[in-house]
Amino acid sequence: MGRAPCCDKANVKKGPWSPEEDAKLRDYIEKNGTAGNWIALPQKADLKRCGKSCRLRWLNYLRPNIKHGEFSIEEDRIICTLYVTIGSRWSIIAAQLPGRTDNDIKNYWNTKLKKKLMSVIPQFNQRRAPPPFPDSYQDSPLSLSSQMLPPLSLDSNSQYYTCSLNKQPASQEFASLPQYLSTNDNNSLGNPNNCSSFQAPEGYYSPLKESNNFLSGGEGSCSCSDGSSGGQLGRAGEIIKQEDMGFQDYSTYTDYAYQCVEKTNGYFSENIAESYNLDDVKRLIGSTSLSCNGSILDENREELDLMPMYYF
DNA sequence: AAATACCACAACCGCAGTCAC
DNA sequence: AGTGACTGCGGTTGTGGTATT
Repeated sequence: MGRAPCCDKANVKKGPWSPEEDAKLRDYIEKNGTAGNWIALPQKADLKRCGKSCRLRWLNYLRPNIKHGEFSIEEDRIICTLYVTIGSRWSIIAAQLPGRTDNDIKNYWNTKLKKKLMSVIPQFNQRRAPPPFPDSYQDSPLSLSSQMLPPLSLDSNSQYYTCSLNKQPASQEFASLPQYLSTNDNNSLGNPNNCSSFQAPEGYYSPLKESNNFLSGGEGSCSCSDGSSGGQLGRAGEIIKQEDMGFQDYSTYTDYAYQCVEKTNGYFSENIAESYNLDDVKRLIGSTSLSCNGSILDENREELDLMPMYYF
């Protein structure tokens, strides 16, 4: 019954790969391919490694056209956009970034990008559930999330990421967002102190989970015990005051939207993300672009309201 | 100069879905 | 149809290099 055993775990080497092992694996695959059988490959290639380990090494490091090094601003934008929308589906995100592996992106997110975003998440202490979401969303997770989670974009002088939102609701669904998720008319691209903002009503904080759940993988709250909301963890635990950030309202919206999506479908990462297909993802990351004056254009090439978001 | 802390990246682990027997 | 290996994925841990004390 079943197949032959995977590998002799007692006789496989673990830990970092040596240059010799890399060379063996590369040579073997270049000459013979994987034949769709990673388990048998180590023996054929004279490697004392588990097939799983060989596969990982090839896919994440040895495979041709792998791109190492700094991520571009555009790559940041795509990662942020997709993460906010589909969660930690690294393989899907990697599919949109040629040359990048899911492991690469995951590491980049966990070690760098997440921290950048963490530095602008305000902490709130009063946390109540947001108003109930319209029933009409229940059946349409994709349209909901696409409408509600605006793609991130880079401002004209590349200093901060921005999040865009149509002045006029793009759809009936959007129009029925809670009223306090609205923009004002004083937004000014590139000026974090003079931006449109989303104001939560008194006593409300948008997330249902902790505010940093979105950015920290659900590791829990770090709210201030003294009831203040003035501090947040930055690099190496440094406390960054909101007033030092120059703005403070974006994440309220982001988290609200994120949580609304999550609530609407029960479990964001397990339900919504699965409803995406490749076209959805492409549409999502391609749904905004920069106009000649640096404004963000939507799919219909109409200028969108902007507000500063991530200020690095 | 040594010890410690921090960081980035590579690699491993465990799970779930798929597939071969 | 049932069993168990295989594959792919995401989360976590390990490791080596660098910075700081």
